[in-house]
Amino acid sequence: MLDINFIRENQALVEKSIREKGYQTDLSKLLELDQQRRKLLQKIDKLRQDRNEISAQMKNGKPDSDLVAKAKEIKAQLVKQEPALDAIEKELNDGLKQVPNIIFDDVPLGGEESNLEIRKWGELKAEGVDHLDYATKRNWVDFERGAKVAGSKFYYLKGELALLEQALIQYGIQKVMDHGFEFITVPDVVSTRILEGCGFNPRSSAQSDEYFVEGEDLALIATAEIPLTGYYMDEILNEKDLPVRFAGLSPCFRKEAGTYGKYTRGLFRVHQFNKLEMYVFCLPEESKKIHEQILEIEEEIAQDLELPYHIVSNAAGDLGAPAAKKYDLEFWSPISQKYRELTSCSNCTDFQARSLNIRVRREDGRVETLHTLNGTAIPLARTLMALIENHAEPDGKLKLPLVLRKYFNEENEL
RNA sequence: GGAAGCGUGGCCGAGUGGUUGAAGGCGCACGACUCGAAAUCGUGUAUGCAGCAAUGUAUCGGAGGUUCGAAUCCUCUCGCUUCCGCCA
Repeated sequence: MLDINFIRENQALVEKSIREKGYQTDLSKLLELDQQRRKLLQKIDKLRQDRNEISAQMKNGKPDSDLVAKAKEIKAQLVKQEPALDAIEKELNDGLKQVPNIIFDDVPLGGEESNLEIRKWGELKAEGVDHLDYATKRNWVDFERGAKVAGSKFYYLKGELALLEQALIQYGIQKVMDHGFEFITVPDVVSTRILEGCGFNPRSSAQSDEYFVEGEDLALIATAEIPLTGYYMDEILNEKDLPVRFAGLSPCFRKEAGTYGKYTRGLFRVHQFNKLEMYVFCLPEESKKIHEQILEIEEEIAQDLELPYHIVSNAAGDLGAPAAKKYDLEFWSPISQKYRELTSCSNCTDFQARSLNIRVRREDGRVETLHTLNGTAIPLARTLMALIENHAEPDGKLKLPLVLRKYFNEENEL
């Protein structure tokens, strides 16, 4: 969430971001609540001060009936005022959750169609295979039985494709470790405070994309980003320990509600997939630089996997609430003759960190909210899809990128 | 799932209901001493909120309650530990 003081002082900027991201939050109501809150808080603090002063006069164990009466009178007022303050604070807090992060100046305005191409790499093939037909024919994937067991958009990976996923994981872990990330595993469920603190929709929301555990305050994670963010919840880190770079591997569960009309074939959009995710906690002044570094790693991986791609800077309307800026790396899909999202990386600035109360103690002793960033290292299902589309012969073998051959006894194809 | 115990500052650890935001120790920072270091000594060392500031206020897992006053008493709740049960 954003800081109410920041909103008060940068109202125009916040309003612009609300508009461009397509939100409908009413700031004037929040600012009004904030004013009420401060006014009432001052009143209550004064009452408490009076009460404390009276109590101090009685600390010798000889209660004075006059003082007790006075204190009781103050208490009666407090009992009346305090719930009012609680109510205002709750309403204010709920309202603050509806305010998306501000967007950086260089974010293109408009919707998805306004995504700005930054650069591209690789030669675009004119023809490719359909990954679902190809993988099904080779008995590498079984969506039918996945549906039988868990419903549509669940699947089994089999044979060499299942092994290829493991090879990609091994390759990916080594790659991110080479770039200074610590590999960690995460809980695959999180409490709802973490989920909402990361800017995801709560259980009550119709737009929620998460699976919730019945009878528990838990949700299945949609990405390792969520438990990785929660790792430092309510903690103050030391400046000298930043940046902290984690790479988390986890299954990702998504209901994919509201994706009607979107491209959903095969492994592109499924309810469960594995993903290796990069995550960084850093000083505010470093986040822009680190965002570019994360993007470079994503490009390095795509190049290692010999997947043609382009990079787009996402338009404001295509950003989630927490992101101030986001890049997508889209691989070239020869079969559909267009680019499709493979990975992305977002600079969430202090948005998630404020909600989850993650701060840094600077060398000079100041305490401030830090910045967080996330980026996909390898989305397994989509990467398998991209590899087949780009490296398989229609009725032949799947050619392996150089970096994966060592996992298959130096075979150059599967 | 059942039973018992425990939850205090970065850590350890005190705390008869009233100068306790909290003793003491460790750690850390700065200073003194030293050619330098160790040791020693001195000083400092939680966070939120309101306020231009002085300052005020809140916080001892969390939420309620009793009281003029709660870290201290009561209720509920969460977490951890141990034992039992179950199970990979």
